[in-house]
Amino acid sequence: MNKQKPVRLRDLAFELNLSVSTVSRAMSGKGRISDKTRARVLKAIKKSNYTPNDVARSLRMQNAMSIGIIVTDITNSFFASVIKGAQSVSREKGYSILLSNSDENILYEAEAMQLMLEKQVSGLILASVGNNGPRIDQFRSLNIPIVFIDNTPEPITSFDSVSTDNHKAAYCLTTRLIEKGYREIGMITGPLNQSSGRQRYEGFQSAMNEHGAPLRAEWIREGDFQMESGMVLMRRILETARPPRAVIISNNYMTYGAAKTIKRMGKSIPDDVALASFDTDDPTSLSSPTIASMNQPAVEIGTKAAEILINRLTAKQPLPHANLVLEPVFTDGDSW
Amino acid sequence: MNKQKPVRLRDLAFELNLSVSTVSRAMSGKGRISDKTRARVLKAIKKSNYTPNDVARSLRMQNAMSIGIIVTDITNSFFASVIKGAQSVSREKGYSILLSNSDENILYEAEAMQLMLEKQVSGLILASVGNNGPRIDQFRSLNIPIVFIDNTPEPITSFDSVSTDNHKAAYCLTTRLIEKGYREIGMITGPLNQSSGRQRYEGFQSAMNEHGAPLRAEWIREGDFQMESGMVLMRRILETARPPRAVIISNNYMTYGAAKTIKRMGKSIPDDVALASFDTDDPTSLSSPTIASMNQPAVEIGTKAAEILINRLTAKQPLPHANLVLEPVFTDGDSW
DNA sequence: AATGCTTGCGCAATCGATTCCATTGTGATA
DNA sequence: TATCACAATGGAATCGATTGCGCAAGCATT
Repeated sequence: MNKQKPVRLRDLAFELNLSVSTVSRAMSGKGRISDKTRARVLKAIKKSNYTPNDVARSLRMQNAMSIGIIVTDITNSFFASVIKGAQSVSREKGYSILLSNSDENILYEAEAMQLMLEKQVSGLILASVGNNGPRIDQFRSLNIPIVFIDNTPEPITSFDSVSTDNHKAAYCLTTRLIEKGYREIGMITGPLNQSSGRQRYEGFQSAMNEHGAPLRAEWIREGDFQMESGMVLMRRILETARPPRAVIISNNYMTYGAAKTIKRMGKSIPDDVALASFDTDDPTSLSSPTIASMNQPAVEIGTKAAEILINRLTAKQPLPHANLVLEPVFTDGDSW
Repeated sequence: MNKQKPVRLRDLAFELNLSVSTVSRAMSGKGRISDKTRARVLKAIKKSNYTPNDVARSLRMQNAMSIGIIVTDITNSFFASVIKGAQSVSREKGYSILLSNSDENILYEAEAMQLMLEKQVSGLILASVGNNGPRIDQFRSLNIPIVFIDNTPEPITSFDSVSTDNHKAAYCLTTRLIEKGYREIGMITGPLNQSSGRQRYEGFQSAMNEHGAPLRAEWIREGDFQMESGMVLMRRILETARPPRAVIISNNYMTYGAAKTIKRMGKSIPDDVALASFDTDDPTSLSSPTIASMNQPAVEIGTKAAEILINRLTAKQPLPHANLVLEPVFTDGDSW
């Protein structure tokens, strides 16, 4: 009904005939205080529904105990899992999560980073769209650590990162395809100015070259990691005079789009064209065919990123930069 | 390299030979200030990489301009979409998002609510697991608005909510099944102590009764909205002496589990058993068969929840409680 | 009994931005 | 030129919690 003023330390102190500082010490357990008054205070707090004002505490402590997370799209199950992982570690260690979606928009990303600065986050976990140099420098100069995930800036100079061995993942996937007898293989890559996109493309190239398989330009298209581009580019590839027998697709969304297009064109996977992908593993999926895929350990990326971040935040002395590269996890499928 | 102290208003003021208050006024545009000094200040700020300290501002303003969101599972695409919707509205209106995952755990949920209180969120969007009375009362007494989503507390006394017409959704889904000729229909319900679970069950009952279709106890099982329970309960249902010809399943995860079980038992959807579900609509899905489903407009739930919340936060006079009930969206499929 | 040490607690500064109030300064009008 | 009105700016309190410092009381040691 009527707005009730929140209880402050001052109110408790008044009620107990104590000073604010004593009540504060009773709560925190720091500083000198007798067991008797401590008990008295704690008892009073119990039934007073006192809620500490963390904003005030943050200001005084110069530490908001919060971690910013910026991802490009929270509805992408990969990022959702990353966030879940990061959240569980953060909770344990007493950090809260400030979330922002950049919608793959570099302007929104910059805005979000600015917000994180203003909110005085202790650290940032960032899945960056592209290069966002000036803003990143600001974090560096304020000594606010960033852990990059998914896309890592290159060269990885002075930041932490958690990523997957994308080169290896693509290399293995391609090699398996070749071992299965496919030689005419195309690829829908991600943006080549993003590390994940380029590394996967390079892994593909390596494997193809090593096995003497042909790299044909019209079988290779650069997408943008969105479903739309998977649909469009797969159609283009299949409409070439002599389409490839298999296509590697650089992420989950483009694969979904590509598979839809293939079905819509009345063709079959893998009889007309085989597919291999990244990050399509999903225990809940009823996908048919199931897609052979190299998957990033998403939850682990989240937990590791949070651990590295918090580790740095609580370290006494400067720490070397951690650039963790996790192994991709293969899941087989009927798509090849 | 070396930690750099952040620039404060005080530093700017000193540099410009002005008082802190003047600089503050220049930034906010409020209060009396000459255009000349205002311009001078703004110019200085431009090249000073000054970042306002929002923690201090929040303390002074008694308003953190942030919205808490607590969901049971961020990797559930339904909740991910809700968050995305809420985030986009919040960004527009200048609110930031504090996120917490409760992992379907009522203790974590309580913890998260406590966190939100301490962080002084302006309002809360809550997908609650169960009844969490005392904590909710605390929000009420502090006049911090809550918008419930997904599960609404009953009776909806003094809070806002955004939900879907679950009864109607289940009723329609059942009616369609019956119209397709199915009469022996089972159901895997959600927890009946949650509003969404119960309402869907009741809608099912209504339709069945109205059409004189048999309600048989062994065809109806109460699940917990997790994939596991979908798997287990579907097996139980199919192993009854005389299994139903169709089963309605109360949410997406249980449907995925159930479908897997059916496939694993070597049976076919819909020939051996037809399925109808909730919230399985997903434009990226390669599911086969596609599942006929009544879907909550997840993104809209998020945007509406945020709008209602912010509306209340910025309203001059007290507002009546908004209990928005959105229409479910039907997507047809091959599962029946 | 005087000195010194320890313990328990209060006072007051502090974190950075906002805002009310007071002060100074400028220009206009009689 | 004296007075008034108002605009521009500075000073200081404030938001709520933390913490260094100092004071006073208690205890022990000589």
